[in-house]
Formats: sequence, C-alpha cells, structure tokens
Amino acid sequence: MQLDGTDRKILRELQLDAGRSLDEIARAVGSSKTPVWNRIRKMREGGVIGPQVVIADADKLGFEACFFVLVRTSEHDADWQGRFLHAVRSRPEVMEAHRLAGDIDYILKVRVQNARAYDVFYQALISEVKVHNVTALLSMEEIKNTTALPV
Amino acid sequence: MQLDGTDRKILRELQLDAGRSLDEIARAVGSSKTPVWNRIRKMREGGVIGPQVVIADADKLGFEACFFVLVRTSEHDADWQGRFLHAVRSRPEVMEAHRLAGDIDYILKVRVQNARAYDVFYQALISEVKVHNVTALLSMEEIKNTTALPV
DNA sequence: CACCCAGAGAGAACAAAGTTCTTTAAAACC
DNA sequence: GGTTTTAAAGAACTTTGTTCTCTCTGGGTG
Repeated sequence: MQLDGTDRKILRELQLDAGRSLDEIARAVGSSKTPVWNRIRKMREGGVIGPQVVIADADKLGFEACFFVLVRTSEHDADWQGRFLHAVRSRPEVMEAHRLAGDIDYILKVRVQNARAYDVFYQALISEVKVHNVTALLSMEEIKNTTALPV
Repeated sequence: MQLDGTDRKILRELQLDAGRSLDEIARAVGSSKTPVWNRIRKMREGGVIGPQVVIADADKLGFEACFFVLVRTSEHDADWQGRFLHAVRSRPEVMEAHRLAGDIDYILKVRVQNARAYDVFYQALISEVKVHNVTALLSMEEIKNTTALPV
C-alpha cells in the first residue's frame, strides 16, 4: 500500500498521541474528519497501523531493572530453536527478542523488578534451554525509548 | 500510588488494546463503566499510564533493517556525554538508547530502511561524537516485541 | 448495638466523540 | 470538452466518553 504526505502526517500524529479526537488530528494535519477517518481506516486494513496501546511507566510499576542479554548457542537445530522461541515468547519479562547475524545468536531485552528477579529469570531460562554463553548488559539509564518510526 | 487487582486487570487490557470502548474493558475486567473510568483517570494522573499511541508496522513502512549498536567510549566527561545524548535523542532512527554498566558504555537500537541507511547513520554519528569502539549486531528476525509490562 | 459517615460501584442522563451519508469540487481520462 | 472517478467538506446519525445521582457496603463512633 502506498502512502502520501497526508497519510504520513496522520501516522506521525497517531504515533505520538493516539488519544486525541479525530477533529484535533484533522486540524493538526490540515484536513477534516472524514478524509482523516478514511485514511486511518485504510492504513488499519493495510496493516500499516497496528495495535493501539497505552504505554505504562516501568519505574512507577516497580520495574527498575533492565537487561540486554546476549545469547550464544552451540545447537542450531530446528528443535532447539523451537524451544528457545517458545521460552522467550511465553515469558512476559522478555520485552523484545531478536535472532542475530554474527557470532552472537540472540539478543533479549528483559525488564524485571531487580537483579534478583533477573537471576530467577536467567536460571529458569537456562534450565529450559541449553545455551553456550550468556552475557547480560545492565542498563543504568534509559536515554531514549520510542515506538514512533520516522515516517 | 497503590494499585489493586482491578487496576492491574484494567492496565493489562489497555496495554494489549487501548482502542476498545470503556464498556468492553469494563466487561473484560468484570466491572462497569464508571469505576473503570475513575481508575483509568487516577492511573493517568499518577503517571502509571503514559501516552496512548498506535504501533506502526516497520516492515510495511520499509524499515527492514534493525541494528543493536554497542558503543564504547574513552571519554567520560560531562561535555562528551551531553553531546552524545543530544545526538542520540535528535536522531529519529534511534528507537532506544541505554547507558550501561560494564565495559560497554551504551547500547542503541536503530531501525533503518537498509544496510546503506545504517552506514549513513553510523558515519553521521561518529562525525558528531568521538567513540572508541562500535559493534553493530544485525537483527535477522524479530522474535518478540511488546510494550506490555507484566503487571 | 444502632447509627452515621466515607468510599466505591451501578445505572441513568448528558456531552462529545466516532461513523456514515450526501453533496460538491477537482482531477484524470477518454 | 465532456465524462468518469476520486477525494474532501459538512450535515445527520450513532456510539462512546463523561458526569451525576443513587445505593450499597464496611468501618468507626456514640
């Protein structure tokens, strides 16, 4: 699906704050309700616009520790990979997981209450799937965190 | 601010899909409009609930490359740090940035159209701030990516 | 032990959205 | 140059968000 300048403007607004009324967004992009609504509907149907969510405050909820976990494995068969995927997807403290190119096989972003909670997660993970080498990078400060793509 | 079980249920629902009506959410958590609305308002005021946004589809928008960038620096003075922060915050392709404990100083998550666009970003970054060592981890597959905290 | 008061939930009433429809204008294509 | 298609604007309609009032429950007090 092809987007024009107005679509991009709308998308930018919705990525920043989707809580406003159609009228406000229409004014922000220099249009009126109906065309904006139709464009949003089309972007929804086209899958360009995904879910609409609220962002909760991690600190206020007591998730004060954030780790980036670099995982190396010696086993690259489909069975192992399947079990690793399942483990990662079923654990709610794993916010993000990527399979990588290069000597590090996976990176995880894990949000937990504290270092102890990370260790509980780590022990559970390595007992569920065998990994060759794990390095945890502890975040001291979240400098930036956005869900908005630069459209 | 203290949350009870109902607050957590509401928060879970809103983290999954904030696009539904109050009636639907009230039904999902086993309550009615008014109390749900009051609880949401309180969580907003308390900062537990942050912005409400739409999640755009990176692939559909042509952001097909995702890098995790590990940065080491030899300069740790306030001036350098300030310039690095500014560089990172002002670049829209940087989705996430953390200051780390340990021998790696920073990790960035960068979303770009392709490898060439990453190189443009990389060149611009190292010309703006001096860094000692940079390692880029290329994501082959996004296994998981959620904004929902396990409340 | 009865009474009163504070807090929270349910449902009705009201205001403000979202959604659809119709008309109009503009642009693209014969 | 006329015709068809596309999109925008504004009005009409429907759904939802927001407020209000009433009721119930639980806790403290005379």
